[in-house]
Amino acid sequence: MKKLRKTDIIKIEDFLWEIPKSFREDMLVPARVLCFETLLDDILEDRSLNQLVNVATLPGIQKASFVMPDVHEGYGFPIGGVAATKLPDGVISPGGIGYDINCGVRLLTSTLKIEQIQDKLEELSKEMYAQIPSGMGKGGDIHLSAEEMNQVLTTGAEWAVANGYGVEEDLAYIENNGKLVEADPDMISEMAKKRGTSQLGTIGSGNHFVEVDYIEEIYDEEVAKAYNLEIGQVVILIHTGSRGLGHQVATDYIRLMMNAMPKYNIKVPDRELTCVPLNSVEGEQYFKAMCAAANYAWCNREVISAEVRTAWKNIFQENAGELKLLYDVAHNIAKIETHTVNGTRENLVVHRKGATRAFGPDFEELPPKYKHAGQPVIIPGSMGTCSYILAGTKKSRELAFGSCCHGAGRRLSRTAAKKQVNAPVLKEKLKERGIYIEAGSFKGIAEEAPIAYKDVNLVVDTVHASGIAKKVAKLKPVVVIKG
DNA sequence: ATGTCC
Repeated sequence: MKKLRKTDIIKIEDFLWEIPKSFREDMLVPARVLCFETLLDDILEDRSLNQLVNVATLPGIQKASFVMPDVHEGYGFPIGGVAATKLPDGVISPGGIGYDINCGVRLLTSTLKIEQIQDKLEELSKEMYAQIPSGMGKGGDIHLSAEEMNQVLTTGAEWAVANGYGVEEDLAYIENNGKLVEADPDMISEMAKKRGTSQLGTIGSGNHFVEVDYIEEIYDEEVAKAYNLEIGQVVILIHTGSRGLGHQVATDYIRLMMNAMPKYNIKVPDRELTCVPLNSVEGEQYFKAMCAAANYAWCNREVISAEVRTAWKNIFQENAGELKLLYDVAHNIAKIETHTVNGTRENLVVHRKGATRAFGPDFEELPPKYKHAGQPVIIPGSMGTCSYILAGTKKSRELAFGSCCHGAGRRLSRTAAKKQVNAPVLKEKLKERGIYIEAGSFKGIAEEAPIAYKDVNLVVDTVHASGIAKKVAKLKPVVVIKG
Protein backbone atom coordinates (compact mmCIF):
# COMPACT_ATOMS: atom_id res chain seq x y z
CA MET A 1 0.00 0.00 0.00
CA LYS A 2 1.23 3.49 -0.97
CA LYS A 3 2.76 5.28 2.01
CA LEU A 4 1.13 8.57 2.90
CA ARG A 5 3.39 11.59 3.41
CA LYS A 6 2.73 15.15 4.45
CA THR A 7 3.48 16.29 0.89
CA ASP A 8 0.48 14.26 -0.32
CA ILE A 9 -1.78 16.51 1.71
CA ILE A 10 -3.01 19.84 0.36
CA LYS A 11 -3.77 22.71 2.74
CA ILE A 12 -7.18 24.21 1.95
CA GLU A 13 -7.53 26.44 5.00
CA ASP A 14 -5.64 26.78 8.29
CA PHE A 15 -7.88 24.10 9.75
CA LEU A 16 -8.67 21.94 6.68
CA TRP A 17 -6.46 19.56 4.68
CA GLU A 18 -7.20 17.35 1.71
CA ILE A 19 -5.78 14.16 0.24
CA PRO A 20 -7.02 14.49 -3.36
CA LYS A 21 -8.88 11.74 -5.19
CA SER A 22 -5.85 11.41 -7.47
CA PHE A 23 -3.74 10.07 -4.56
CA ARG A 24 -4.96 6.54 -5.20
CA GLU A 25 -6.84 5.06 -8.15
CA ASP A 26 -9.55 3.42 -6.05
CA MET A 27 -10.63 6.60 -4.24
CA LEU A 28 -14.16 7.70 -5.17
CA VAL A 29 -13.98 11.00 -3.28
CA PRO A 30 -11.20 13.05 -1.63
CA ALA A 31 -10.22 12.49 2.02
CA ARG A 32 -10.37 15.53 4.31
CA VAL A 33 -8.69 16.20 7.63
CA LEU A 34 -9.94 18.90 9.94
CA CYS A 35 -7.06 20.03 12.17
CA PHE A 36 -4.49 22.73 12.87
CA GLU A 37 -1.04 22.04 11.42
CA THR A 38 0.38 21.45 14.91
CA LEU A 39 -1.85 18.37 15.23
CA LEU A 40 -1.06 17.01 11.76
CA ASP A 41 2.40 15.62 12.60
CA ASP A 42 0.96 13.51 15.43
CA ILE A 43 -1.82 12.30 13.13
CA LEU A 44 0.73 11.16 10.52
CA GLU A 45 2.43 8.97 13.14
CA ASP A 46 -0.16 6.18 12.90
CA ARG A 47 -2.18 4.62 10.08
CA SER A 48 -5.28 6.75 10.60
CA LEU A 49 -4.95 8.75 7.36
CA ASN A 50 -4.27 5.58 5.35
CA GLN A 51 -7.50 4.29 6.86
CA LEU A 52 -9.21 7.55 5.86
CA VAL A 53 -8.07 7.02 2.24
CA ASN A 54 -9.43 3.46 2.40
CA VAL A 55 -12.82 4.79 3.55
CA ALA A 56 -12.91 7.08 0.49
CA THR A 57 -13.24 3.93 -1.68
CA LEU A 58 -16.51 2.68 -0.12
CA PRO A 59 -19.38 2.18 -2.59
CA GLY A 60 -21.78 5.13 -2.57
CA ILE A 61 -19.59 7.46 -0.49
CA GLN A 62 -20.47 11.15 -0.95
CA LYS A 63 -18.43 14.37 -0.96
CA ALA A 64 -15.40 13.17 1.05
CA SER A 65 -14.30 10.89 3.85
CA PHE A 66 -13.63 13.07 6.91
CA VAL A 67 -11.66 12.98 10.10
CA MET A 68 -11.87 15.36 13.03
CA PRO A 69 -8.78 16.68 14.90
CA ASP A 70 -9.07 13.98 17.57
CA VAL A 71 -8.52 11.25 14.96
CA HIS A 72 -6.56 8.08 15.66
CA GLU A 73 -6.28 4.56 14.32
CA GLY A 74 -9.26 2.25 14.74
CA TYR A 75 -10.75 -1.02 13.48
CA GLY A 76 -10.85 -0.43 9.70
CA PHE A 77 -12.11 3.13 9.93
CA PRO A 78 -10.20 5.78 11.87
CA ILE A 79 -11.74 6.86 15.18
CA GLY A 80 -12.81 10.48 14.78
CA GLY A 81 -14.17 9.71 11.31
CA VAL A 82 -17.31 10.61 9.37
CA ALA A 83 -18.43 8.90 6.16
CA ALA A 84 -21.77 9.25 4.38
CA THR A 85 -23.03 6.91 1.67
CA LYS A 86 -25.98 7.61 -0.61
CA LEU A 87 -29.20 5.58 -0.40
CA PRO A 88 -30.62 3.36 -1.73
CA ASP A 89 -27.42 1.62 -2.90
CA GLY A 90 -24.86 3.02 -0.45
CA VAL A 91 -23.19 0.66 2.00
CA ILE A 92 -23.28 0.37 5.76
CA SER A 93 -20.09 -0.84 7.46
CA PRO A 94 -19.88 -1.97 11.12
CA GLY A 95 -16.26 -0.75 11.18
CA GLY A 96 -17.60 2.77 10.57
CA ILE A 97 -19.56 2.60 13.80
CA GLY A 98 -17.19 0.66 16.00
CA TYR A 99 -17.41 -2.22 18.45
CA ASP A 100 -18.93 -0.05 21.18
CA ILE A 101 -22.21 0.80 19.46
CA ASN A 102 -23.60 4.12 20.75
CA CYS A 103 -20.69 4.80 22.99
CA GLY A 104 -21.64 8.32 23.97
CA VAL A 105 -21.65 10.97 26.62
CA ARG A 106 -24.22 12.85 28.66
CA LEU A 107 -23.98 15.76 31.02
CA LEU A 108 -26.08 16.38 34.13
CA THR A 109 -26.25 19.86 35.64
CA SER A 110 -26.52 20.38 39.40
CA THR A 111 -27.79 23.31 41.50
CA LEU A 112 -24.55 23.33 43.54
CA LYS A 113 -21.43 25.47 43.18
CA ILE A 114 -17.90 24.09 43.57
CA GLU A 115 -17.40 25.94 46.89
CA GLN A 116 -20.36 24.03 48.35
CA ILE A 117 -18.89 20.59 47.63
CA GLN A 118 -15.14 21.23 47.99
CA ASP A 119 -14.80 19.55 51.41
CA LYS A 120 -16.92 16.54 50.41
CA LEU A 121 -15.02 15.48 47.29
CA GLU A 122 -13.29 12.44 48.75
CA GLU A 123 -16.50 11.21 50.38
CA LEU A 124 -18.39 11.85 47.13
CA SER A 125 -15.85 9.91 45.06
CA LYS A 126 -16.16 6.87 47.35
CA GLU A 127 -19.97 6.99 47.38
CA MET A 128 -20.16 7.31 43.59
CA TYR A 129 -17.71 4.43 43.19
CA ALA A 130 -19.94 2.37 45.49
CA GLN A 131 -23.11 3.18 43.53
CA ILE A 132 -21.76 2.83 39.96
CA PRO A 133 -20.47 -0.62 38.99
CA SER A 134 -17.30 -0.28 36.90
CA GLY A 135 -14.60 -2.44 35.36
CA MET A 136 -14.19 -5.06 32.65
CA GLY A 137 -17.09 -7.50 32.48
CA LYS A 138 -18.72 -6.06 35.61
CA GLY A 139 -22.44 -6.52 36.11
CA GLY A 140 -24.92 -4.51 38.14
CA ASP A 141 -28.01 -5.14 40.29
CA ILE A 142 -30.49 -5.32 37.39
CA HIS A 143 -30.95 -8.74 35.81
CA LEU A 144 -33.19 -8.52 32.77
CA SER A 145 -35.65 -11.28 31.87
CA ALA A 146 -35.96 -12.11 28.15
CA GLU A 147 -39.09 -9.97 27.96
CA GLU A 148 -37.44 -7.04 29.75
CA MET A 149 -34.40 -7.28 27.46
CA ASN A 150 -36.64 -6.98 24.42
CA GLN A 151 -38.29 -3.92 25.94
CA VAL A 152 -34.91 -2.28 26.64
CA LEU A 153 -33.79 -2.97 23.07
CA THR A 154 -37.05 -1.60 21.66
CA THR A 155 -37.70 1.41 23.88
CA GLY A 156 -34.22 2.48 25.03
CA ALA A 157 -34.12 5.11 27.77
CA GLU A 158 -37.93 4.92 28.10
CA TRP A 159 -37.52 1.52 29.76
CA ALA A 160 -35.42 3.05 32.52
CA VAL A 161 -38.02 5.77 33.14
CA ALA A 162 -40.92 3.29 33.13
CA ASN A 163 -39.13 1.00 35.61
CA GLY A 164 -38.03 3.51 38.23
CA TYR A 165 -34.45 4.00 37.04
CA GLY A 166 -34.93 7.28 35.21
CA VAL A 167 -36.55 10.68 35.02
CA GLU A 168 -39.29 11.38 32.46
CA GLU A 169 -37.98 14.90 31.80
CA ASP A 170 -34.60 13.48 30.66
CA LEU A 171 -36.08 11.88 27.53
CA ALA A 172 -36.52 15.18 25.65
CA TYR A 173 -32.80 15.88 26.15
CA ILE A 174 -31.43 12.71 24.58
CA GLU A 175 -30.49 12.43 20.91
CA ASN A 176 -33.53 10.77 19.24
CA ASN A 177 -35.19 10.86 22.69
CA GLY A 178 -33.10 7.82 23.61
CA LYS A 179 -35.00 5.50 21.27
CA LEU A 180 -34.36 4.56 17.66
CA VAL A 181 -37.66 3.24 16.28
CA GLU A 182 -35.96 1.05 13.64
CA ALA A 183 -34.62 -1.22 16.42
CA ASP A 184 -35.57 -4.89 16.20
CA PRO A 185 -34.58 -7.17 19.12
CA ASP A 186 -35.02 -10.24 16.88
CA MET A 187 -31.91 -9.14 14.97
CA ILE A 188 -29.79 -9.50 18.13
CA SER A 189 -28.21 -12.88 18.85
CA GLU A 190 -28.92 -14.82 22.04
CA MET A 191 -25.22 -14.50 22.89
CA ALA A 192 -25.40 -10.70 22.68
CA LYS A 193 -28.54 -10.64 24.85
CA LYS A 194 -26.88 -12.94 27.36
CA ARG A 195 -23.87 -10.63 27.63
CA GLY A 196 -26.20 -7.68 28.19
CA THR A 197 -28.43 -9.33 30.82
CA SER A 198 -26.70 -7.88 33.88
CA GLN A 199 -24.74 -4.92 32.48
CA LEU A 200 -27.36 -2.17 32.55
CA GLY A 201 -26.16 0.60 34.85
CA THR A 202 -22.46 -0.25 34.51
CA ILE A 203 -19.73 1.85 32.87
CA GLY A 204 -17.20 -0.85 31.89
CA SER A 205 -13.52 -0.05 31.45
CA GLY A 206 -11.16 1.64 28.97
CA ASN A 207 -11.97 5.31 28.39
CA HIS A 208 -15.37 5.04 30.05
CA PHE A 209 -15.93 7.10 33.19
CA VAL A 210 -18.24 9.13 35.38
CA GLU A 211 -16.78 12.50 36.32
CA VAL A 212 -17.76 15.45 38.52
CA ASP A 213 -16.64 18.82 37.09
CA TYR A 214 -17.23 22.50 37.67
CA ILE A 215 -17.59 25.21 35.05
CA GLU A 216 -14.31 27.13 34.97
CA GLU A 217 -14.95 29.41 32.03
CA ILE A 218 -17.85 30.53 29.85
CA TYR A 219 -17.17 31.64 26.27
CA ASP A 220 -20.69 32.29 25.00
CA GLU A 221 -23.01 33.93 27.55
CA GLU A 222 -26.13 33.69 25.42
CA VAL A 223 -25.84 29.95 24.71
CA ALA A 224 -24.72 29.26 28.30
CA LYS A 225 -27.94 30.91 29.47
CA ALA A 226 -30.04 28.73 27.15
CA TYR A 227 -28.20 25.66 28.49
CA ASN A 228 -28.61 26.90 32.12
CA LEU A 229 -24.86 27.02 32.80
CA GLU A 230 -23.02 29.33 35.20
CA ILE A 231 -19.43 29.85 36.33
CA GLY A 232 -18.58 27.60 39.29
CA GLN A 233 -21.59 25.33 38.73
CA VAL A 234 -21.02 21.63 39.39
CA VAL A 235 -21.89 19.22 36.57
CA ILE A 236 -21.53 15.45 36.00
CA LEU A 237 -20.22 13.78 32.83
CA ILE A 238 -21.12 10.17 32.01
CA HIS A 239 -19.21 8.38 29.23
CA THR A 240 -20.08 4.78 28.32
CA GLY A 241 -21.85 2.67 25.70
CA SER A 242 -23.60 -0.62 25.00
CA ARG A 243 -21.04 -2.79 26.86
CA GLY A 244 -20.73 -6.49 26.01
CA LEU A 245 -24.04 -6.50 24.13
CA GLY A 246 -22.97 -3.94 21.53
CA HIS A 247 -19.58 -5.61 21.20
CA GLN A 248 -21.23 -8.94 20.45
CA VAL A 249 -23.55 -7.33 17.86
CA ALA A 250 -20.49 -5.88 16.08
CA THR A 251 -18.69 -9.25 16.23
CA ASP A 252 -21.74 -11.13 14.90
CA TYR A 253 -22.39 -8.79 11.98
CA ILE A 254 -18.77 -8.28 10.94
CA ARG A 255 -18.58 -12.06 10.53
CA LEU A 256 -21.90 -12.18 8.67
CA MET A 257 -20.94 -9.34 6.31
CA MET A 258 -17.55 -10.83 5.50
CA ASN A 259 -19.40 -13.86 4.18
CA ALA A 260 -22.12 -11.86 2.42
CA MET A 261 -19.92 -9.25 0.73
CA PRO A 262 -18.89 -11.30 -2.34
CA LYS A 263 -22.59 -11.67 -3.23
CA TYR A 264 -22.76 -7.90 -3.78
CA ASN A 265 -19.47 -7.71 -5.73
CA ILE A 266 -17.98 -5.32 -3.21
CA LYS A 267 -14.20 -5.15 -2.89
CA VAL A 268 -12.56 -3.19 -0.10
CA PRO A 269 -8.84 -2.40 0.38
CA ASP A 270 -8.91 -3.64 4.00
CA ARG A 271 -11.01 -6.57 5.21
CA GLU A 272 -11.89 -4.57 8.33
CA LEU A 273 -13.98 -2.28 6.07
CA THR A 274 -16.44 -5.10 5.40
CA CYS A 275 -19.79 -3.67 4.33
CA VAL A 276 -22.99 -4.42 2.42
CA PRO A 277 -25.61 -2.13 0.84
CA LEU A 278 -27.96 -0.83 3.54
CA ASN A 279 -30.92 -1.93 1.41
CA SER A 280 -29.71 -5.56 1.32
CA VAL A 281 -31.07 -8.25 3.66
CA GLU A 282 -27.85 -8.27 5.70
CA GLY A 283 -27.61 -4.46 5.67
CA GLU A 284 -31.11 -4.06 7.06
CA GLN A 285 -30.53 -6.76 9.67
CA TYR A 286 -27.39 -5.04 10.90
CA PHE A 287 -29.05 -1.62 10.93
CA LYS A 288 -31.97 -2.89 13.03
CA ALA A 289 -29.54 -4.66 15.40
CA MET A 290 -27.32 -1.57 15.64
CA CYS A 291 -30.38 0.57 16.52
CA ALA A 292 -31.36 -1.94 19.24
CA ALA A 293 -27.83 -1.89 20.69
CA ALA A 294 -27.94 1.93 20.59
CA ASN A 295 -31.16 1.82 22.59
CA TYR A 296 -29.46 -0.41 25.18
CA ALA A 297 -26.67 2.19 25.49
CA TRP A 298 -29.14 5.04 26.02
CA CYS A 299 -30.97 2.99 28.63
CA ASN A 300 -27.60 2.25 30.25
CA ARG A 301 -26.70 5.94 30.54
CA GLU A 302 -30.16 6.66 31.99
CA VAL A 303 -29.75 3.94 34.64
CA ILE A 304 -26.25 5.21 35.49
CA SER A 305 -27.77 8.68 35.93
CA ALA A 306 -30.13 7.17 38.52
CA GLU A 307 -27.09 5.75 40.36
CA VAL A 308 -25.42 9.17 40.25
CA ARG A 309 -28.60 10.80 41.57
CA THR A 310 -28.70 8.30 44.45
CA ALA A 311 -25.06 9.00 45.37
CA TRP A 312 -25.74 12.74 45.15
CA LYS A 313 -28.70 12.53 47.56
CA ASN A 314 -26.75 10.29 49.95
CA ILE A 315 -23.91 12.81 50.20
CA PHE A 316 -25.65 16.19 49.95
CA GLN A 317 -28.96 15.23 51.62
CA GLU A 318 -31.38 18.20 51.80
CA ASN A 319 -28.95 20.36 49.78
CA ALA A 320 -28.68 17.88 46.90
CA GLY A 321 -31.07 19.74 44.60
CA GLU A 322 -31.99 18.24 41.24
CA LEU A 323 -29.63 16.84 38.64
CA LYS A 324 -31.00 17.75 35.21
CA LEU A 325 -29.91 16.34 31.89
CA LEU A 326 -28.33 18.96 29.61
CA TYR A 327 -28.03 16.51 26.71
CA ASP A 328 -26.97 12.98 25.71
CA VAL A 329 -25.09 12.41 22.45
CA ALA A 330 -23.93 9.30 20.59
CA HIS A 331 -20.30 9.08 19.47
CA ASN A 332 -20.40 5.72 17.67
CA ILE A 333 -23.44 5.32 15.44
CA ALA A 334 -24.83 5.39 11.89
CA LYS A 335 -27.91 7.48 11.15
CA ILE A 336 -30.13 7.89 8.11
CA GLU A 337 -30.16 11.65 7.54
CA THR A 338 -30.95 14.11 4.77
CA HIS A 339 -28.12 16.41 3.68
CA THR A 340 -27.44 18.65 0.69
CA VAL A 341 -24.77 17.24 -1.62
CA ASN A 342 -23.82 19.30 -4.70
CA GLY A 343 -27.01 21.31 -4.31
CA THR A 344 -29.30 18.26 -4.11
CA ARG A 345 -31.07 16.92 -1.00
CA GLU A 346 -30.00 13.31 -0.54
CA ASN A 347 -30.85 10.52 1.91
CA LEU A 348 -27.59 9.30 3.36
CA VAL A 349 -26.24 6.76 5.83
CA VAL A 350 -24.00 8.94 7.99
CA HIS A 351 -21.40 6.87 9.86
CA ARG A 352 -19.97 8.66 12.88
CA LYS A 353 -17.20 6.76 14.66
CA GLY A 354 -15.73 8.78 17.46
CA ALA A 355 -17.59 11.77 16.12
CA THR A 356 -20.61 13.68 17.43
CA ARG A 357 -23.69 14.92 15.65
CA ALA A 358 -23.53 18.73 15.93
CA PHE A 359 -26.66 20.19 14.37
CA GLY A 360 -27.19 23.93 14.49
CA PRO A 361 -30.16 26.09 15.52
CA ASP A 362 -31.99 25.19 12.28
CA PHE A 363 -32.51 21.59 13.47
CA GLU A 364 -36.24 21.03 14.00
CA GLU A 365 -35.96 18.15 16.52
CA LEU A 366 -34.08 20.17 19.16
CA PRO A 367 -35.87 20.76 22.49
CA PRO A 368 -37.57 24.21 22.42
CA LYS A 369 -35.11 25.56 25.03
CA TYR A 370 -32.19 24.99 22.61
CA LYS A 371 -33.93 26.19 19.42
CA HIS A 372 -31.80 29.33 19.15
CA ALA A 373 -28.65 27.95 20.71
CA GLY A 374 -28.14 24.78 18.66
CA GLN A 375 -27.52 21.21 19.78
CA PRO A 376 -25.24 20.79 22.81
CA VAL A 377 -22.01 18.97 21.92
CA ILE A 378 -20.18 17.44 24.88
CA ILE A 379 -16.42 16.89 24.52
CA PRO A 380 -14.75 14.91 27.30
CA GLY A 381 -11.03 15.62 27.60
CA SER A 382 -8.49 13.20 29.01
CA MET A 383 -8.60 12.19 32.68
CA GLY A 384 -7.59 15.07 34.92
CA THR A 385 -7.31 17.75 32.21
CA CYS A 386 -10.52 19.50 31.16
CA SER A 387 -13.66 18.99 29.10
CA TYR A 388 -15.81 21.28 26.96
CA ILE A 389 -19.43 22.03 26.17
CA LEU A 390 -19.88 23.29 22.60
CA ALA A 391 -22.91 24.19 20.49
CA GLY A 392 -23.54 22.83 17.00
CA THR A 393 -23.77 25.26 14.08
CA LYS A 394 -25.29 25.50 10.62
CA LYS A 395 -21.78 25.27 9.19
CA SER A 396 -21.24 21.76 10.53
CA ARG A 397 -23.79 20.56 7.96
CA GLU A 398 -21.95 22.26 5.11
CA LEU A 399 -18.54 20.96 6.11
CA ALA A 400 -18.97 17.42 7.43
CA PHE A 401 -22.60 16.24 7.41
CA GLY A 402 -23.42 17.99 10.69
CA SER A 403 -20.57 16.45 12.70
CA CYS A 404 -17.93 17.48 15.20
CA CYS A 405 -15.09 15.92 17.20
CA HIS A 406 -15.83 13.69 20.21
CA GLY A 407 -12.90 14.05 22.62
CA ALA A 408 -9.18 14.61 22.99
CA GLY A 409 -8.15 11.61 20.88
CA ARG A 410 -5.43 9.11 21.72
CA ARG A 411 -1.83 9.79 20.74
CA LEU A 412 -0.21 6.82 22.52
CA SER A 413 -1.31 3.20 22.30
CA ARG A 414 -2.51 1.59 25.52
CA THR A 415 0.70 -0.46 25.63
CA ALA A 416 2.91 2.61 25.14
CA ALA A 417 1.01 4.51 27.84
CA LYS A 418 1.43 1.65 30.33
CA LYS A 419 5.20 1.68 29.74
CA GLN A 420 5.48 5.42 30.37
CA VAL A 421 3.09 5.96 33.27
CA ASN A 422 3.42 5.14 36.95
CA ALA A 423 -0.26 4.95 37.89
CA PRO A 424 -0.02 5.18 41.72
CA VAL A 425 2.17 8.29 41.38
CA LEU A 426 -0.23 9.82 38.85
CA LYS A 427 -3.19 9.17 41.18
CA GLU A 428 -1.37 10.91 44.07
CA LYS A 429 -0.34 13.86 41.87
CA LEU A 430 -3.90 14.39 40.71
CA LYS A 431 -5.12 14.23 44.32
CA GLU A 432 -2.64 16.99 45.24
CA ARG A 433 -4.29 19.07 42.49
CA GLY A 434 -7.72 18.39 44.03
CA ILE A 435 -8.81 15.62 41.64
CA TYR A 436 -10.05 12.44 43.32
CA ILE A 437 -9.87 9.27 41.23
CA GLU A 438 -11.54 5.99 42.16
CA ALA A 439 -10.62 3.21 39.74
CA GLY A 440 -10.82 -0.57 39.80
CA SER A 441 -7.27 -0.96 38.49
CA PHE A 442 -4.00 0.96 38.17
CA LYS A 443 -3.77 -0.48 34.64
CA GLY A 444 -6.85 1.55 33.67
CA ILE A 445 -5.36 4.74 35.14
CA ALA A 446 -2.07 4.25 33.25
CA GLU A 447 -3.81 3.64 29.92
CA GLU A 448 -5.94 6.74 30.35
CA ALA A 449 -3.19 9.07 31.60
CA PRO A 450 -3.25 12.60 30.11
CA ILE A 451 0.09 11.92 28.35
CA ALA A 452 -1.66 9.23 26.27
CA TYR A 453 -3.98 11.88 24.77
CA LYS A 454 -3.73 14.89 22.51
CA ASP A 455 -4.23 18.38 23.93
CA VAL A 456 -8.02 18.75 24.07
CA ASN A 457 -7.63 22.55 23.96
CA LEU A 458 -6.04 22.33 20.50
CA VAL A 459 -8.70 19.90 19.32
CA VAL A 460 -11.53 22.13 20.50
CA ASP A 461 -9.84 25.32 19.20
CA THR A 462 -9.68 23.68 15.77
CA VAL A 463 -13.39 22.90 15.60
CA HIS A 464 -14.22 26.36 16.99
CA ALA A 465 -12.01 28.06 14.37
CA SER A 466 -13.51 25.97 11.58
CA GLY A 467 -17.00 27.03 12.67
CA ILE A 468 -18.49 23.50 12.90
CA ALA A 469 -19.19 24.09 16.59
CA LYS A 470 -18.65 26.99 18.98
CA LYS A 471 -17.16 26.99 22.43
CA VAL A 472 -19.69 27.51 25.23
CA ALA A 473 -18.00 26.41 28.46
CA LYS A 474 -14.88 24.76 29.85
CA LEU A 475 -15.09 22.16 32.63
CA LYS A 476 -12.52 21.22 35.28
CA PRO A 477 -12.70 17.76 36.91
CA VAL A 478 -12.73 17.12 40.68
CA VAL A 479 -13.92 13.50 40.92
CA VAL A 480 -13.34 10.67 38.41
CA ILE A 481 -14.85 7.15 38.61
CA LYS A 482 -13.21 4.63 36.28
CA GLY A 483 -13.10 0.91 35.53
C1' DA B 1 -14.21 -0.82 23.25
C1' DT B 2 -14.51 -6.21 24.64
C1' DG B 3 -15.92 -12.59 29.40
C1' DT B 4 -8.35 -8.56 25.33
C1' DC B 5 -9.19 -16.03 20.62
C1' DC B 6 -15.26 -20.46 21.53
